[in-house]
Amino acid sequence: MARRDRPAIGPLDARAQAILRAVIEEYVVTATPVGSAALVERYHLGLSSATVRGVLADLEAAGLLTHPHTSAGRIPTDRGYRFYVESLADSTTLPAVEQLMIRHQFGQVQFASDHWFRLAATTLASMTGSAGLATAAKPAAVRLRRLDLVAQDHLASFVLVPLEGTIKQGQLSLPRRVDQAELTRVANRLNVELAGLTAAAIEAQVPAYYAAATLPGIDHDSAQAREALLVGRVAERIARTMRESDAASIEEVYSDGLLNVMEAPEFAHSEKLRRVFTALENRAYLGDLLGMMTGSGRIHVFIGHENTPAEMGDVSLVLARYGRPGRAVGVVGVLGPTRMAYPHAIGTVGFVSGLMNELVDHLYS
Amino acid sequence: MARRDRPAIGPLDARAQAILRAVIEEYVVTATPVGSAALVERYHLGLSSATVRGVLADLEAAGLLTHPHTSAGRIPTDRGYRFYVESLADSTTLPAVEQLMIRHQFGQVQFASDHWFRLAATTLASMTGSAGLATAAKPAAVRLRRLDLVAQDHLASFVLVPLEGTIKQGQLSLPRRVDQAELTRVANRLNVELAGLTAAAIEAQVPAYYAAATLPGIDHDSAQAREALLVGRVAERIARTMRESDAASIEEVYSDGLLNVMEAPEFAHSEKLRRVFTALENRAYLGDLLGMMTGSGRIHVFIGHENTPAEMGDVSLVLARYGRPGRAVGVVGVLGPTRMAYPHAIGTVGFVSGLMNELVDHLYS
DNA sequence: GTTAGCACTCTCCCCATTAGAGTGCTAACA
DNA sequence: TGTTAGCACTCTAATGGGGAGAGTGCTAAC
Repeated sequence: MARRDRPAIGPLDARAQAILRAVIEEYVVTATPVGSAALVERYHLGLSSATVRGVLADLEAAGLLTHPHTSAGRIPTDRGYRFYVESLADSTTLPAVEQLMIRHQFGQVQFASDHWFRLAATTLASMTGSAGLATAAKPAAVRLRRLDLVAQDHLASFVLVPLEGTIKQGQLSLPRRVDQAELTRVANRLNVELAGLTAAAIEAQVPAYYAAATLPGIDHDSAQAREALLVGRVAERIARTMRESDAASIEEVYSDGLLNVMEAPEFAHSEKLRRVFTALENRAYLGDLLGMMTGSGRIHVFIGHENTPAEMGDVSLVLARYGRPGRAVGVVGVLGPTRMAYPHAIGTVGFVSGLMNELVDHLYS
Repeated sequence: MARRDRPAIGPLDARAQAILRAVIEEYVVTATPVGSAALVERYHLGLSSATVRGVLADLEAAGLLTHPHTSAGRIPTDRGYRFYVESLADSTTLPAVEQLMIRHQFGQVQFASDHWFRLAATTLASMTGSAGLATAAKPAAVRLRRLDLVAQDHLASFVLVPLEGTIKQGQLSLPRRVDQAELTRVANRLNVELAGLTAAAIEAQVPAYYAAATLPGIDHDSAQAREALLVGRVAERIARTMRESDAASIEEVYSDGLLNVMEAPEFAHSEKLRRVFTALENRAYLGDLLGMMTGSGRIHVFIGHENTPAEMGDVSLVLARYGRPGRAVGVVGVLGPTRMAYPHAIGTVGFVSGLMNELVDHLYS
């Protein structure tokens, strides 16, 4: 019974670690509970199955493995995977061949378009066989590059091209019917006066525009006053749009390869997975995670029930932040069953996030 | 045996039609083969099950129903659904309540953004319980509204805002390193000279720009000549981008509610569905269908194996074109199992496509 | 500390049986 | 002549009872 006296959590001896690693790596491949016989057969442990059984019992007592039922082999617990990821996983640098493949794929697409983010999701999906996730790099504070206005009766639709990040479109209601010529004048003026400014800086300008429309010495019905009012209204509206964009931590989540995950045997009769998908559509969740993630290089692994929403209890996330804090950040990563090839996923995510860093540096330099 | 002598295809008497309709509507709800007893019980046919059995045998001989096996009830064939859709289906105008719900949803979102198309897909999905599909309205010939250029060494990234349709971004390589001030000059000039023009019209201008750079009397190294060359290069590139956009029949397919379809019992153990999804990602397919569809008001129904790709043999599409031919057209519709509530799907697609027509009229007026 | 041996437990698969659903046919009926 | 009741027949789906097999935990010997 000496074995059972070992502390539930604590330093595992090298042999136990080797066996834990073997169980996990076997289970990741076969998706069926791993027995002692299979281990001695496929991994040259230099031990008999009886000895291995003893160690397996220890690992189970330590909470790193479980038993679906008495006469089945062991499967890793979330804690088992956690231990594996933190201290047992092999080198997580991606083989050169795969690096090349990814670089090649990225080379095919043009810079400076949101295709990058879709491509990142697609690449991650195809390389890992799990679902790939990516968000666009969202700038910390949007700066205006150009504004374009089109008249529509007493409405105007606007296109707002920021210096970085994604284009915004919208509408604003005008205080009166305005023709295109006047709107173009307004847009030109604002393009000159507000270029490169952030939401806050534009907001600071707004009172001045309104003041110009209501100066004591000015006829409020004059064309000049009316146009000043219009300028103020437009400036206010685009500042609001930019402010809203700044407030959101994530603009859009691209995903690809959800079907890969669907195919995994543990989700064959998938009730659970549906809820995972809907949880994923909630951008707030990834946004929260983004807040928790530190360091551009670090890979964050969230295993099974470590994910706070219960729906995510059967899947793991391997995520990395990319970009420059304070400038623009986004998330890339993969989602898969907890039974996931973590080292490879970590390597792939790390490499792709590195590429995304390069991209951001390039675009925001 | 008199019954068997009836022509395989031909005018069905009213009773046979009523029974066919009953079988289909029952099967759509229950998803299990329909027997004669169930029919006399739930539909007041004023007949005995034995008589109904006779009629069912006729309908099967006519190819409108099948038999999974001897002792099971009947299920409709693709031809049965086709007959139903064409001559038996109840009124396909959407109930006022549902019309209101849809209008309400559409009222929530801003005009003039691509949210409309996503919204159409989402609405169709939620209203029909199938998957919703929508493509953006693609203009027949893009016209330039505004061009924006940003320098990046010897590259420039451009944003091309068309008068209608979706914004395009891209990059072009420059013949030399160009600073932002010069690029802005170029953009301003092109914005003045090319505003409102189509790809063809812009292409027509390009030779003139190049000619200006190589006029006999001009110093080829002069700033003026070099800038004219640049103008030509940029004009050429944006014309190409617009031309490519014109050539594509569909720019992007939004879909929503694919999970709805996944949940249908016929796809519980879904090998097939995966292939459907991948087939759907191929935009060319919807593009081909778009070409086949005529008339803005008409709803097109493609049932099971009527779809040319074999993968689509187990699903049906209910699609409508919307927009103005020659100006801008797109597709909306739903995808679901062949066992689909066709009248309701047709009504919903019809109503939504009507709304999309209004939208296009509004935007392109 | 390790190993061989062994009893034990549990799942999974196969098989036979059965209940039930639904048909097709026939003979009687209106 | 069309309709109906009755009935034999067929096939599926569900049920339950064995093995067979996998894998464990324990013990005694090395």
